[in-house]
Parts: sequence; C-alpha cells; structure tokens
Amino acid sequence: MKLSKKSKYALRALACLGAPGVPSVLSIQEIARRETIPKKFLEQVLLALKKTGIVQSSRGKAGGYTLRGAPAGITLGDIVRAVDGPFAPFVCAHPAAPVKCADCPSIENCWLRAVMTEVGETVTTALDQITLAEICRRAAESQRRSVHTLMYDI
Amino acid sequence: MKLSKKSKYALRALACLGAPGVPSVLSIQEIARRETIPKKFLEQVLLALKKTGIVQSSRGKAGGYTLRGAPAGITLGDIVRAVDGPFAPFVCAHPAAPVKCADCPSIENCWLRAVMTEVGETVTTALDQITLAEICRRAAESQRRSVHTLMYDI
DNA sequence: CTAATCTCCATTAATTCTATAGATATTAGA
DNA sequence: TCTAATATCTATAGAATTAATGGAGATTAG
Repeated sequence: MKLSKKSKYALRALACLGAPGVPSVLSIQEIARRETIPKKFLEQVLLALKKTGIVQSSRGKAGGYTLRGAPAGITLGDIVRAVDGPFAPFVCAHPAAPVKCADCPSIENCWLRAVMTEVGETVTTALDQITLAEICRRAAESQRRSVHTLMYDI
Repeated sequence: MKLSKKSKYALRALACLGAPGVPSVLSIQEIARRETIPKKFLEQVLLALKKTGIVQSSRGKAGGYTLRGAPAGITLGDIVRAVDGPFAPFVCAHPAAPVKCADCPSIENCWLRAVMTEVGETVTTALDQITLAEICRRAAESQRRSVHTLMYDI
C-alpha cells in the first residue's frame, strides 16, 4: 500500500511554495524545474490542489501559484485527499459517498463496513496530525544536514 | 486510497475460519462458495496468508485451511501486510527494504523520507490495534442485527 | 500585440491489480 | 493400489488504474 506519485508531487510542490526565502508566487514551469516533476502532470496536480482551496493561482504573464493559507493550517491529509480522494478502505466505507460493494448483501448489512469505516477515520486522523509547516521545517533541517555532510565529504 | 480486493478477500476468508460454529478446517472451494470469491484467486490469497504463518494447510482429500493462532493474536495489519505488503507511503520509506526513489538525490538525503517513514509507522500502528477476534465479534453482531431486521421486515 | 502564463479536455503509455488456466503433488479412503 | 478431492506452483490473459503527454483556448502584464 502506498501513496500515488500525484501525492508525492503535491507534497514537493507545496513544500516548495511553503519554503521560506522562496518567491511566494511560482509558475508551474518553475516548480517543475525545481522538483523535477513532468510539467504537464504537475499542472493536473496543482489544479486539484486549487479546487480544494489549498493553493490559489493567477493567470497571464507573471502568473503562478501561491499557498492559500498558512502552512500550519494545511495537513498531509488535506493534501492527499485533494489529489487522491479520501481514504476509504473499501468503497462501502467511503466517508462521504459510500457505495455498495458488488459482493456485499446490502450496504447496511455489510459486516465489514462499520469496522472499516472506523479504520478509515483512524488513518485519516493520523494523516491530519502532520502539517505542511512541520514538513517544511523538516525539509529545511534535512537540507541543512545534507549541506553539512557535503562540506565534510569534500 | 483504498485496500485491494486481496485484502478484502483475506479478511472475509479469515473471518470465516475464525467464526464460531464453523468447521475448523475449510477447503478453498468451501470458503470461495461461502464468501463468493473467485476460487483460483482465493487460492493465491490463502497461499500468501500461509507464507506469513497466519493460516496453515493440509493437503490431500479432506485437506484445507485452518487459522494458525487465536483470532485475538492476528491483527488487521498482519493480514493486509501478508497480502499487500507493508504500508510504505513511498518506496524510500519502506520499513524493511527502503529503495531510493528515482527523483530523490539520495536515500539518506531525501527530505520526505524521514517524515514519511513516521507516517507509515503511525498508520501501521493504527491497523495493528484491530484484531481478527474483534472483526469476528462485530461480524457476528452485524449478522444478528441483520437477521433481526429481516424478521421485522417480513 | 505578444509572450508567458493558467485552464480544460482528450489521448496514449505504463503499471498494477484481478482473474483464469493448466500441470503437478499429496492424501484419505474405497 | 486406484480414485477423487484436495493444495501448490507458474504462467499468462484481461481489466482497471495511474502516469504522462498533447493541443487548443483564455487571461494578463508589459
């Protein structure tokens, strides 16, 4: 079980936008260059992030993307949900729009549904504990450490 | 993000084997029939569950599968890991065999790796809180409730 | 105007998941 | 010993999803 590349790209793009000392507006092209993400694919990712209000955009020359809120107010859960949808262990345990599985008697009587819905909530809560601010902080730390290592290596 | 059908089938098969009042040895065919699972596919699922020691099997006529331990000692995490592998948000955050992602500078300096490894651990812990015993208990409960409902419906 | 940007829709390519097929090995019981 | 019912193993076909690309608008600063 793993996260999609979309999620990964979204995280990197947002960390880029949330990093201190970086222009607050970045174009798709610029983010793609910095993070080595296929430009057209990143376009879709950012569009999804925009649709859920995590980023905002401006068009035309000098346009680009910005974080819409403070990094401390954006969670890993928000990001993953924006690009991959919510975590629903099975379709019948979807938090917003549960659907009967083909192999269940009925959605009310699916005995896996209740417990799996809880599992979904637990995982979602776990993902919502981690904020973009925290991710950025740790990114910067890792960056520092890697530069440090490099100095000693040379 | 969701669990695979393999996981779902594994859960149902194990709940079947762990249900009280059911013969303790069940053949693939019998489990497939009870749970409406494609027989040859179930075969692979049970084989995976066997490889990690969750079930044991006997061959030949009158052969079949049995739980290897008590339902209380088998967790949802164990089951999902057996059939789908461990939860590794990204390949570089794989708990046992981390691999450098194609787009990371190096596995040590991947700044997402550390935080994502922790996320993986958190989710894993959550999945390991739920035991097969608990799932069976709730299955039986749901069964009872559905019969009850049926009686009133008629 | 023009060049750089975001937006939208469609399509192809790659990968993973689901399911099936067929041959072999094992075992209980007649 | 034979037979029928079972698990085991490897391979492959089919379906679905994910990843990536392409191209035609729409918008806007300068």
